[in-house]
Amino acid sequence: MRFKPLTGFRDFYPAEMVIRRGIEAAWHRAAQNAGFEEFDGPVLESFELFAAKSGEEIAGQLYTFTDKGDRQVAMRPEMTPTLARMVGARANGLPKPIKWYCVPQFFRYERPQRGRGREFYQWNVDVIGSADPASDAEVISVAVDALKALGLTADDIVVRLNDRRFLSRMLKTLDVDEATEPEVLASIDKLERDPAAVKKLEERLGSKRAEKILSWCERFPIDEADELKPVLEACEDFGLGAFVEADFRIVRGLAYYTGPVWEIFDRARSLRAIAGGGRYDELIKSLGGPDLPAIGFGMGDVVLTELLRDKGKLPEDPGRVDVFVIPVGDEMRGPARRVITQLRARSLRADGPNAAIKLGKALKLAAQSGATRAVIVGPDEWSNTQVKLRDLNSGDESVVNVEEIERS
RNA sequence: GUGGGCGUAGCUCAGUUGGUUAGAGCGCCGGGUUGUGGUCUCGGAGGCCGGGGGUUCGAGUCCCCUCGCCCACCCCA
Repeated sequence: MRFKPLTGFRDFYPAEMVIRRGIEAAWHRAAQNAGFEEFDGPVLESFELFAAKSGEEIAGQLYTFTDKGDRQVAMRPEMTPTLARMVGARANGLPKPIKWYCVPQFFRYERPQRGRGREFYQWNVDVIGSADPASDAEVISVAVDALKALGLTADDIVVRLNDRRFLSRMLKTLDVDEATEPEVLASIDKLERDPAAVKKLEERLGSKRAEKILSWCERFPIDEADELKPVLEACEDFGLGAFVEADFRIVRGLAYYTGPVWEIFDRARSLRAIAGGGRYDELIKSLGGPDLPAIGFGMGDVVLTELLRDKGKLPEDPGRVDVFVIPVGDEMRGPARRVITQLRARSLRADGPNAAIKLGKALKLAAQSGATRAVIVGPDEWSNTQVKLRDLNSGDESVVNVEEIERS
């Protein structure tokens, strides 16, 4: 074959599509269960919309081109600017808090590796217009709900929670000034991956202060963390006690977070973060929207699929059809088509061979189709306007009217 | 952008010190006679051995270049 998908882009054959849809179904269900409404926006936006928020580094990872109207456009790499734009346009008319979610496809020109391509689907859940810590906990619970629905437990995953205000305040107690704070935060963020991060902290702050920070990372100073308490409390109420752990190493980039921040990891830490989010009270205004507090998270399909595969918990194939309808002899092919039509009209997934084949062969196809039952349309039964219903697992057969065939 | 690993059938891989017509398993297609499948059995299709150049009587195998893929770093909205 001459053509392959572009680097970092994926073909979804039916087997992969089953997985993706299974994950997406869990996302939709969890969000809707918590009263979130689905929205979406354009895949293509003006380049400036994204450039405004992001630095140069990020602009370099944008898929951009000039369209035929000479406009600089970009494929969306994230949802927040679009969300801010949409909320901004109707802010006065929307009841608060705004609880919205979406499952958009994103595009980022990056070097592909395990858990990361150049295109992916990401579940985004946001609450706009609530400053209450209960809302922070609620979005965490929505994220965990979806993962639980996919079969993951507190033995598999952990929500690591921190707070940007707490981080800043603790660093101030060490006399870390505002200018050096970003650097220090970046080092804390890297402590787990980069052995050099410790050294960097020591060089920047001296071994005494660095040690203090490392001790907080080792054992979270929960007694001093007033900023986190309301969120942790609400998490308990949402039944997240086994999932959530305060963790001083969670920083979440350097961007725009203003309060609680959190990431979900697999307990074994064999993968990058499954999800991440936090509070960003200033961002919407800075993007030209209304001055509303906001929180949200993103959960991508790529890492999650890897984890589910590792755990043997990939969504199961529901099969192509419910029943497979088989004519016995050529003269029964017409009646078989009518049976199929009746079944489909009643929303049973039904299929049959559109070819003259023998019964044995047709049953082989039935087994392959994923159907749990076969309907055999033979002259003997059809003369009484009946058919034979065969359970393909047990082999049990019974003669029934077509109307009696139910969804199993 | 930096570093490492790997390219043989749709998939997972074998292929001897360089030696005839490049193999296996799975998958796919077809047979194994009458209205009963999955197992089994027999057969079949499917390869520019990633591409180009070189060494050699002879290259999947050795050398060089190139392309592609994977992994880690960077970054992670």
